[in-house]
Amino acid sequence: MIDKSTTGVNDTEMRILSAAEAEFTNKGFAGARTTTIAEAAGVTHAMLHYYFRTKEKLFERIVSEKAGALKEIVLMSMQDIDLPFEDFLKKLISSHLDFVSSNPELPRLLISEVYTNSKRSKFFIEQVNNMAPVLIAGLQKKIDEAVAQGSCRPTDARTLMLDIVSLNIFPFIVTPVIKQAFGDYMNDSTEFIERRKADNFNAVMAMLRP
Amino acid sequence: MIDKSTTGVNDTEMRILSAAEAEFTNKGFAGARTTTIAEAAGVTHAMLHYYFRTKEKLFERIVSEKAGALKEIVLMSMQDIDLPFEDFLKKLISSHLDFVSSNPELPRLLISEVYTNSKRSKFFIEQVNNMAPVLIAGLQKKIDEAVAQGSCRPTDARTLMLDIVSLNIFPFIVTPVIKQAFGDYMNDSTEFIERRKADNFNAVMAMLRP
DNA sequence: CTTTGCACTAACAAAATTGTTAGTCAACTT
DNA sequence: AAGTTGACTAACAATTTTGTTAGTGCAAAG
Repeated sequence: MIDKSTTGVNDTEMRILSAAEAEFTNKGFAGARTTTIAEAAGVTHAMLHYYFRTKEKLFERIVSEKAGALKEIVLMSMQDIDLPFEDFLKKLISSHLDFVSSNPELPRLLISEVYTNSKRSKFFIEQVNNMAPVLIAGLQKKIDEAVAQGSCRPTDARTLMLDIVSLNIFPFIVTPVIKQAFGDYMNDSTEFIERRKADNFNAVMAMLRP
Repeated sequence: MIDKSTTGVNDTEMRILSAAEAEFTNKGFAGARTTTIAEAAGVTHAMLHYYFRTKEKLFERIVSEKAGALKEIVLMSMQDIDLPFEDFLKKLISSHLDFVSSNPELPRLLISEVYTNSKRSKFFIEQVNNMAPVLIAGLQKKIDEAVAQGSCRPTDARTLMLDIVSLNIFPFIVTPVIKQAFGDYMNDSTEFIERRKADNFNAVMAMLRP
């Protein structure tokens, strides 16, 4: 995510950033403590302010980095837009689920923060607002083509997108609840992710069947 | 939710409770301020401590009330267990979605708090742990019967439940994002809820089709 | 009429938390 | 060698926030 060699970010700054990411994702903005972040990073509390001025700026920095990563994977997906509809959907679901599973706490963090103070998450919101129309337009075009061929039931692309995102993200949001309530259902996480990819793809295809 | 006439809770206590519910759901436990709650309730800050001792106890009180409400609707649903599978699912999805839509901020609150400090949400976790096995066992039995009749594809009840809950809850978790990114998709909220009920039921039936 | 108990207030105490500042130290420049 | 710069520290200041406490007023009980 953060790469020293290319960004000129030094070691101290790096360590603060990763400690901050962990602290913010674990406790949210309000619950996070700058002193705890500094401790975890193994630097003085003053260093955090020296590099990032305020807690808020530090938070924004992390949100903006994550937003960039999300944008990247969505743009990548759009490159496959000319594949057959099924293949496109399969890739879309799979790469989105990969992103979510490698940032499993990110949705939870953003969900909390977007509600309590959307200014703090503005970089993420901007990113979503930029991408959503493009994605939806592309998706709707593919759907309409498939409908014309009689291979798909008429569907609002926004509903399809909401369904995909719901099925992909929600399990990671409630992982601890699942682990407690569902026994061994999520024990092997890589196996769970692959199973979920297949399940969600099949689910989506079933929904779209005419 | 909180009923003065039956619980013996007086007016001041009531007002603190509803102000607290709003404050906690808006800002989370860490972000909520007892002074703000007291102000919103129109009582002195000391009254809050007089009635609830600590911020934590006040929070637990609210979580426990919500957990009770959830338990109630799940138990209600289990009364329909002997209906035909399709009808049972339709009722289950519909009543769960009704509960979620009338407590739209609850999932977000619990999601944040269960992660940051599960002790604080213990009443809710207990409730889920009590209900889940019963619900899953009942659901699995219905599925297996339908499979035996050839009217359903073999399915893990936990997956079905996760799918239903994902499709029902997620849109409420990300409502502000949808409103921004999806234009008028959620403008009329009662219409959205009914549409979503039908969509999710159809989606689930499509997934289960052999 | 006095006492007891309850809801309540104002003021305060204690702790936590963010942010600042003056100054140190080492490396590099001129 | 002197000066400059940037990373860094220790101490502190300011504010916020939770929680306590001593005491007031009122209503019902004895």
